Amino acid sequence: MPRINCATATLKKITMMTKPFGKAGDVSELVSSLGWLDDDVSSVDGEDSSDMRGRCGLTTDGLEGSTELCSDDMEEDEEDDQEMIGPNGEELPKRRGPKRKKVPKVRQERVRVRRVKANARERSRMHGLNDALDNLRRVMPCYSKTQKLSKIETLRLARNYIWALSEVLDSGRSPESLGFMEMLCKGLSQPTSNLVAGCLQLGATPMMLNQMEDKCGGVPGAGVGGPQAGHHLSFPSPGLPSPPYGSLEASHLLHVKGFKGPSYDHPSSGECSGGSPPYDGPLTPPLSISGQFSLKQEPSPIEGERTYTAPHAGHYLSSHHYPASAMGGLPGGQAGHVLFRPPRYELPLEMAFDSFAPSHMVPSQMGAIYSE
DNA sequence: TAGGCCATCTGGTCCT
DNA sequence: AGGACCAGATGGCCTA
Repeated sequence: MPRINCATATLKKITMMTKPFGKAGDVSELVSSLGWLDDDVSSVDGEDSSDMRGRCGLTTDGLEGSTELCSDDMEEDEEDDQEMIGPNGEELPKRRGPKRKKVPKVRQERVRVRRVKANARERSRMHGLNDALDNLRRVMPCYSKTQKLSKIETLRLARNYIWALSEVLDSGRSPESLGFMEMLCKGLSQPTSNLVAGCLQLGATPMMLNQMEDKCGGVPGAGVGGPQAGHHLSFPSPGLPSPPYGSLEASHLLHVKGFKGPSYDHPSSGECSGGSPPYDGPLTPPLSISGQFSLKQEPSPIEGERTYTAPHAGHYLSSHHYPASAMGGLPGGQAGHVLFRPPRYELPLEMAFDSFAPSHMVPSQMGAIYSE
């Protein structure tokens, strides 16, 4: 047992030493290159590998491989042939049950190599997942490099965004309405709700809108207005955090073109939901794709990504490049335009969703509704 | 210091 | 046998 303590201490040292340079993978390489560690660790009989990992405070492929060795026949078989000695020197009964099969070293090595490779694949898989999530973040109505949305909040916001856009298209409701904001914020945590609210307001600056018009050929002056016109930062809601937080880049503002700036004269502005309601259930309404897609593929500045252009000025989804990865790959359609048509709900939204908080409702009450 | 978020390792399951 | 996917466990980092 002293030996494992020694190994544990050494591993912790390695962790400290290598911390500035990388993560566990780097440590594992170091450990593997050292080589001697396997011997130390494998001397412990019957150690569960996860226990060992926890106690060492380190996860390394090298160590993992070594623990497999220790749980196999390395020492166990020797003990089968001799009397077990307890901590006080007394004789312990022989281990019962079937004898463990001897595993040849070649196979142990193969298992270890397989595990190392599997770990690498898993890492890479998760990186791919995170990349996709980053792509999703970039097409969200608020994208901030400084305040990145968490994974779960990204997914929630994406769901809400699709839902809100769908509602805008289907009902003709204005995206500048408070309802649009509430849709976006439904089920989000308070910080994320504030972020979204702040982003939408930031986006209403003339500068932003000019950029937007340049990009999409919109009508000059259209969409500019509201109390924030001419101001870059103005946060009417006391609930909003201080900058810096999410900024709405012009490209993202395009998602809500027609959003004429804050018309949030409502007390609940920027506080769409109170707290972080456990709103994680399945989408309330069943979704059905209406199938009204038409798309034009253009060369994208981003390699490997298709771009999609929305049809006409004044459309809420004005011309903008949507990375295909974030769109999930739209089915083909007519040449010339892309109408990004979000899924349509089979039920009227008013019926399908538990109704939004009435305009007179205070945020805390809204939070109560959303948490249902 | 507790809690949230995250990266990583790991073993299990399913599929090819 | 090996790869993909998944969920649980663990520890690190950050923030309120």
